[in-house]
Amino acid sequence: MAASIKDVAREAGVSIATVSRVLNNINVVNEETKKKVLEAIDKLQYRPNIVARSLKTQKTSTVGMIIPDISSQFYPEIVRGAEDVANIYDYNIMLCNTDLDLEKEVNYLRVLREKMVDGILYMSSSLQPKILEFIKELGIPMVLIENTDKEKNFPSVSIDNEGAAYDAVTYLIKNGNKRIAYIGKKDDDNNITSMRYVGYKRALEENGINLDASIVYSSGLKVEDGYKGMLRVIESGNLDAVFCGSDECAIGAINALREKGIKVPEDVDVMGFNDIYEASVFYPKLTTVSQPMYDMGSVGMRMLIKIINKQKIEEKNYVLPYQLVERESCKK
Amino acid sequence: MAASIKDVAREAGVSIATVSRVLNNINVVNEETKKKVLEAIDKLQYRPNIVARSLKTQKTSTVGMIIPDISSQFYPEIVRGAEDVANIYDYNIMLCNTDLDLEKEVNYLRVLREKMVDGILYMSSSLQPKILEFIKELGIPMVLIENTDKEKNFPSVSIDNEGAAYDAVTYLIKNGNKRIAYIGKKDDDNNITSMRYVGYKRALEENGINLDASIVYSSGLKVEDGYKGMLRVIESGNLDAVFCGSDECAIGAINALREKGIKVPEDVDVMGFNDIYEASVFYPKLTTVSQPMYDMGSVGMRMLIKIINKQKIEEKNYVLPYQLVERESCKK
DNA sequence: CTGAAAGCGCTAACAA
DNA sequence: TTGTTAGCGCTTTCAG
Repeated sequence: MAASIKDVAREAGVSIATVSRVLNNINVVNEETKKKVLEAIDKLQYRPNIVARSLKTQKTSTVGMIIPDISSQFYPEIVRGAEDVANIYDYNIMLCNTDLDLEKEVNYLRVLREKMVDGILYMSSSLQPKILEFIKELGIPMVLIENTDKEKNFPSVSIDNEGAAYDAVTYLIKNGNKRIAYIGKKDDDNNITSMRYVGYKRALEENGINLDASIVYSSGLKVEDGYKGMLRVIESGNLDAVFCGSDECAIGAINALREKGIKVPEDVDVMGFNDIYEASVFYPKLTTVSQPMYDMGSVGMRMLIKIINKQKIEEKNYVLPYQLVERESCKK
Repeated sequence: MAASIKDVAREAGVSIATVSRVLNNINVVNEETKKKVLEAIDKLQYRPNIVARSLKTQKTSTVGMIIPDISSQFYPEIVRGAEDVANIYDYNIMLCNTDLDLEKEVNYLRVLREKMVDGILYMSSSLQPKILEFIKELGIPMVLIENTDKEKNFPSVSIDNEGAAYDAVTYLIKNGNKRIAYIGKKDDDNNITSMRYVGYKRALEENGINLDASIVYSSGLKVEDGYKGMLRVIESGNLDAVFCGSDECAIGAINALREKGIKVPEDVDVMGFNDIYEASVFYPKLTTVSQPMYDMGSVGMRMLIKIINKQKIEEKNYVLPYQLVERESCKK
């Protein structure tokens, strides 16, 4: 067993209270004794046991991150952003993959409480009211990333998905496109990405373009969804452009178009969403709406830590700026 | 404060020991009393405090994962594989991003010990002897993923990088290619990816092809490394194929070739390594060596958990199978 | 400035 | 079958 505070106390010839004091930089411990303690610590290679400390202080300096799937393309960078600021404040991260599965989420939430995490960063494109209720009961500080609850009960950091989609589609229209397809989520009230459809609709409306349901494909957000959706949409005749609910979708869509001998962007413009890593590396490079993933993670974590430490937060619901990044999948 | 074991004991009219027994399914607690306890637990919504338990049992049911960077394309799936099996055995994961920075690694290792993790999954393409030494001193069960220490002191799970590279280059040669460039790491003894260069060399040799240093580019493994390397290598005249140390490299290389009006695979074959997600989605889809990322994570975690629980492991150094996946970036 | 002692919530002898 | 009790390693009053 590693050395404990007792061993250090014995070695230094002081009480454990004194050792604890130097450990925590409390009061003005006499320089002499402090030195003795430090020497003992050094000699014994002592390191405090944080579990014991946590039991006493009721703080673990660890926060849970609940995410749908780390192996998707969207979340790793958020996690990274969060970890980087956690690291600054000496917090650690416990990672929980839920696959958006309610049961898993509840389970993890329970475990996180049992393990006494100080706070939770909760990511879910699809917020179930039940979960929110459950979290509230848990009484653990939490901030939502990527999404916001309708009642704005919880602190959050996200972007304006509706506005971003609106801007993106407006861009497409300004580019001379009229017949613009939509491939992505819609009409799922719990799912934030459905807001992109709302933005799409509004852009069309405000520009006097009639929505044609035959070129709207309601789907998931993966590559194969984009692929399938595109194939389906093509059947409804010629197109000027496609607005996709995600970059993965856009990639799938472009692959489908390519198979059909349709060129991007020469024949049709394709717009993605999120600006995941592939977007800048795919051929053609995706024109897309950039979500500040890293920043969402880092400001989310910063906010959470403030809440944990009962500091005031400047804003409860951060809406981070998005950016339309023009690359190669749309004509300029 | 949430209910503690005391509250439950009081509510059920038994001792805390009894409560603890039903909690841990120990002995044959009388059915009657068990029922009473269970009711009390239910009524008070009691959940055990795992931190307290950990202090007593010296086990936390959490393991640390030390990885270079979760936001790179390689690690998320490993983490996912690890998490999935951790979940089965009721372990949680503490995530640590090190950027391959020695100081950060040491720091995290320390914290992990202070937080009493039961084990560590350590990933690093570049194993520093110092770190290994440090870990040994820590005395925490650890398994290496993606890499192996030369002395085979630590349990590990990886693939045969040299053999895989050999196979890949041999494939290129069988395909009729003679002038085959290499873009990737070489001569870094600590870095496992350097072994790909060794395999490259051997394949050339065994097929009677002279190694031409002017088409070997020693570099990092990122997209821009591949891009730069390709540009450089092209200057040395015509090429039949390029073997890249990573898929990112290959993507960068292909982008460079495309800019020069050189077609892949019509004019030159490009082979990647790893089979990250982009490989199957990029245009052209990458022919590459597939590392079983998810499996490396899951068998690594399974092995670690066995070690933690003092069970025998069948094999100390797992060498998982790789696979050459033929797609579009090489002629067939 | 320092020490004694209580206690965080739990497990595990040991007794009964 | 159940209860009592001694810690796990630390922080934090409260005295001195």
